[in-house]
Amino acid sequence: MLQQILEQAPLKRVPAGTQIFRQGDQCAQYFFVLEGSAKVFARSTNGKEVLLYRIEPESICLLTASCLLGNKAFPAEAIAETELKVRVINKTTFDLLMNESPEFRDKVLSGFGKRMNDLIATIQKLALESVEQRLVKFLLMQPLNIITTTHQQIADEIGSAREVVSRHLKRLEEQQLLKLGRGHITLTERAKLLALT
Amino acid sequence: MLQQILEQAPLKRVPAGTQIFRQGDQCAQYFFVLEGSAKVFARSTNGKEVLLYRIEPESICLLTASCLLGNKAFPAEAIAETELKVRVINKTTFDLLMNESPEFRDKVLSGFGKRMNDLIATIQKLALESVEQRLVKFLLMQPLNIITTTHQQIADEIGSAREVVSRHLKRLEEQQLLKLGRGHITLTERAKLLALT
DNA sequence: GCAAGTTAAGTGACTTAGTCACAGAGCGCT
DNA sequence: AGCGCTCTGTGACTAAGTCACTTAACTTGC
Repeated sequence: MLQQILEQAPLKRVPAGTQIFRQGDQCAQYFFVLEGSAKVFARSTNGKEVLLYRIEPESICLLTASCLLGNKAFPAEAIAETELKVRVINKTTFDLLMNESPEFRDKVLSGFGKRMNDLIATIQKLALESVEQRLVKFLLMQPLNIITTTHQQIADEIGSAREVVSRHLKRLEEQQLLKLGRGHITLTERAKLLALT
Repeated sequence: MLQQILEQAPLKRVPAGTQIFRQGDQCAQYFFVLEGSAKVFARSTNGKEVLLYRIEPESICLLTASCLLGNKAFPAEAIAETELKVRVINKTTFDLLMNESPEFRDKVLSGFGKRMNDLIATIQKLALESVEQRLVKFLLMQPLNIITTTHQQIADEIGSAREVVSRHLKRLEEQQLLKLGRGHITLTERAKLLALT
């Protein structure tokens, strides 16, 4: 049944870069992400932003769910990072599914659990780890040794500032742990980097 | 039905100061808090801790729920701040309630929503607000103008260090916005403090 | 093919926060 | 009064973030 209803729900494509939610928005529908990824972040009054978590495929947007359930405004912003394929589910259908499908219920609840863990992990990283540790972990998370990204993107990702990331990277380069280039970083000594975390 | 089952669940008293969960614990039951409050926090390897949120009465411990649902280890620590009165609910009962009681389901889901909002608020505070702002907000949140607390307690609460709090407080005292004493702070100019946030 | 514009990265000077190691101060107790 | 405990103050240092600006590297548009 879950499958059937989901397949009937309207399919929508969202182009990359679309702002899906703004702080304070009221949510009208639930989204079930089939493909693509979106990032959810908070922004301060002076424009600084902090990444809260990502929405990955096969997960319903829980923040939407929570804000609809509690009739609260969306407490953050969301932007599509790649093109998204989503099923749009209205409140009636959502309530129906919650009441009738234990499978859907499990999905929603485990999704909530995952989000909570993500958020807690984010807090732990921000509050308890040094920038260098976060930076090195980010680098080691990348599958390839040649990483195509800018310092600004890394800074956004790990919750720091571009200049700070640049300086740390330069220090790592001086220690011969990696090589820097415009728009890319080459890891040469993953093992030694790992020792820094 | 919700009411009846809850009333049948064993009642347990937990003395103040009890460590309810340790990082990595497996949870075996759900707790429904009737009275008291507990704080949930994360701890780094070097002992530094950061407050995630509080569990208040009438809310089920969602982190317990999420870790049981996903069969994951508890990602943080929890300590009873005051004596707690809790109903202990085992997994079978929890599943039954989730399946049969829309009321219970709503409670759990809105609880999840609230927690998510708490966590997001925590992240925003940590990442986007200065210590002074957090400190002043904390002071203004207190109902009485004479606040009985130590600098260490404030630091723990707002996620900073004792010395930093002491220095900020001294500066505020120099600006005649409050008076300091051993173990207590007297607010004399709430309006002016408000202007600093 | 090269000059102009754009984006990425580097840098110095400064502020804010956090850490460490103590030195005092206030208070309760005998 | 003297002792010991906890709370607070302080200087010196390091880490991180901010600001303003420079330099370097790609891009594109004749």
